[in-house]
Amino acid sequence: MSSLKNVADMAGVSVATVSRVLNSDDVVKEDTKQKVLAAIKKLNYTPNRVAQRLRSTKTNSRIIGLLIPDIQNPFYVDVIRGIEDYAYAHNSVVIIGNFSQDEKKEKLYIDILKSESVDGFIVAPSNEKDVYIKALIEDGFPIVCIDRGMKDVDVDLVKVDNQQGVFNAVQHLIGLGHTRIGHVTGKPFLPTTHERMAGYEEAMKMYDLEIDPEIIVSSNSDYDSGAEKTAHLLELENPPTAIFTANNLITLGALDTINRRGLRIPEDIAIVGFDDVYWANSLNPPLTAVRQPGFEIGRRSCELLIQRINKPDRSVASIILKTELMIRKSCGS
Amino acid sequence: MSSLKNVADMAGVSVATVSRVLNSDDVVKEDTKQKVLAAIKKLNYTPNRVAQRLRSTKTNSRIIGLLIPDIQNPFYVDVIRGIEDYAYAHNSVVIIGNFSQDEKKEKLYIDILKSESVDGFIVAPSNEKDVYIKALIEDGFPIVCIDRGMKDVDVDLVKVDNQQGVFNAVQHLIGLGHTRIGHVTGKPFLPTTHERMAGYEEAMKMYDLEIDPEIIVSSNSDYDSGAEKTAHLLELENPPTAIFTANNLITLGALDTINRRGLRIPEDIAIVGFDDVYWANSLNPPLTAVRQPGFEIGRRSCELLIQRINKPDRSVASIILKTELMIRKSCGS
DNA sequence: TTGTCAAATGTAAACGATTACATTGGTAAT
DNA sequence: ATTACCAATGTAATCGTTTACATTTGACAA
Repeated sequence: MSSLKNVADMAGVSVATVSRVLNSDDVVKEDTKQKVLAAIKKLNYTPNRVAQRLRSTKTNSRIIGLLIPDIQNPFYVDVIRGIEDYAYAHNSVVIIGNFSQDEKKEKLYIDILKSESVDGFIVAPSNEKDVYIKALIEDGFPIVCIDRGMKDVDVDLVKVDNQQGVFNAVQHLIGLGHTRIGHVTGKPFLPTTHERMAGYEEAMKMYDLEIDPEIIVSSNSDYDSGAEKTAHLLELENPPTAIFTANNLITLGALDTINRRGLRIPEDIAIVGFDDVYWANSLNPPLTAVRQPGFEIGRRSCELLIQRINKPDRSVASIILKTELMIRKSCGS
Repeated sequence: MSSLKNVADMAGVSVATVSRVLNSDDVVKEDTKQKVLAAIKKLNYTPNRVAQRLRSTKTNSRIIGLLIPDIQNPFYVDVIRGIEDYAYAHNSVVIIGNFSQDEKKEKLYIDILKSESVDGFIVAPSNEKDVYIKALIEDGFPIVCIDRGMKDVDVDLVKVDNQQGVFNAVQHLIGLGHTRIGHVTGKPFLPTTHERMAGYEEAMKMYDLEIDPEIIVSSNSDYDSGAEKTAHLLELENPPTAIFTANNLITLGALDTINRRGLRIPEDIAIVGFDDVYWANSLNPPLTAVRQPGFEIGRRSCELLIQRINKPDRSVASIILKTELMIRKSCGS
């Protein structure tokens, strides 16, 4: 790989001049500029980003660190695509650290990304007082949180109106005549879990329906526990006629359980899930779900981050996006 | 962030000594070593990876470049997880370039990753004579291909026995009494498409069944074209009684079409797909599918790559993993 | 005492870029 | 002719490491 020096030698100028041409510093005379450009082309030169980064903290590294709790979750895949799309359009690269809900791994990735001099981080904190993220913020790194915010810390945030989304879903169920509606919640300590719970309660209260703790079960936010908790609901003496599942993995687990038992959807049991997936139409029956605009969340968070990188002291922003209830067939019609 | 110099000053030694302690060069006297370690701890020092990388091409950067055609495809998500898992266990980080089948984007990512001095690449080439990848190989970069190999170039490869996998699936269908079996293939120029086609033909021939070109339709390997081509098959005068779909996106599209038309699976139409997905059990009926061990493919490819990085001239290896037919309910029983 | 050797540590160049500052050469004003 | 100034380019320090080579120190033998 050729270096600045090689180009400079070939063009018969100094490295400074070559650098100036590259950074389109217009003090360079037109014909030297042409000589340099010719040399660059001939040598097939591309700047070494590692050296660029080492040189100055003033110049951006054009690298964005991304900390994702679970890359297997299709919601995050959408988010990643959105981030990557925006980053690509702004000449930046994304390094993904998938920490699989593992705090040790999260910490390691933070350290690595820091020492790679990333310009900033996009993070879905593993809980609202995540100490590592907090430290990062206090150290002054540009940070944008997605999906969930942080307690006691001001930080840019892009998320969805969870409460409203769940409210709509439960209201839809109620409109279809359901009165006994189960809820498989996510992990207890996640802010999203509380917000979604609030949406559920809001809808139930508004229509004067009983909120029966027996049919509100808390899961571990994953497939297996979604399957298990749904089984629990179905085995109750007085089971719900409809279930709201608080994320896509839980929903999938629930569907597995329902199918295994040969129950018909929606006749025997209706279901609405949080998180839409692009293959919701391929399910039988097609799944009614609360759509989070994952791609959009990704794009906006990346936009926010790049803004902050360029202007570290702009005031903190929160972007709350709307969900959309995708009505298909799993609740009846 | 503190630097080597800071540590050296605090410990009252030179930077070289600190560096030696860090790289566990055992010439350092025990008590100076302790002093240095204490200073490192006190300053919360971590080495700057950018500087480390710049310094020497001899030392590894511990960064692996990953070029993925489509991060939305769950198969690749599994592969990524496998790669990341192995890399993490070997102190390496993965930079993912998701080029979305876009050659321009692919090229850009290659350039960026090169200039980030990655140690090597794991790639699913966009076609078997992908010129950029070829150039990379000829430049002597450590490279491992996944899913598909390269024409006329020797390169490490981890893939699956596609022909065998499809053979098993089609044989299964035949065993269930199907004789008119449709095939929605992937993109024409992909090696996997040809291998899967060969498996189909092998099975049909072995059981003396007619290979009717009318029911072999070639898709664009994605959801929409899977849906569309399946519709085409179903509308034929003499439609197939079973369909083999050549990857998970095609399968999903096919299911969408089938459900939309109110056809029952497997009574009206049977289906087996290539690529299993973790939620195949949540489908109704649960999907029979050819399982590729994506995670394993990821792990093995990363292993191969790290081997090659450490020993650039070891001979070229091909790892062909077995598929597994996951028999569920979508073909009848 | 002096010389030799090995162990421990230090010095400084290098990696490839950016950039403040210095230098050069030319033009125009006095 | 001298001065001043500007435009164009060059020089060299710098970022944080690694590492070849140099230096220091102390022990031991002659």
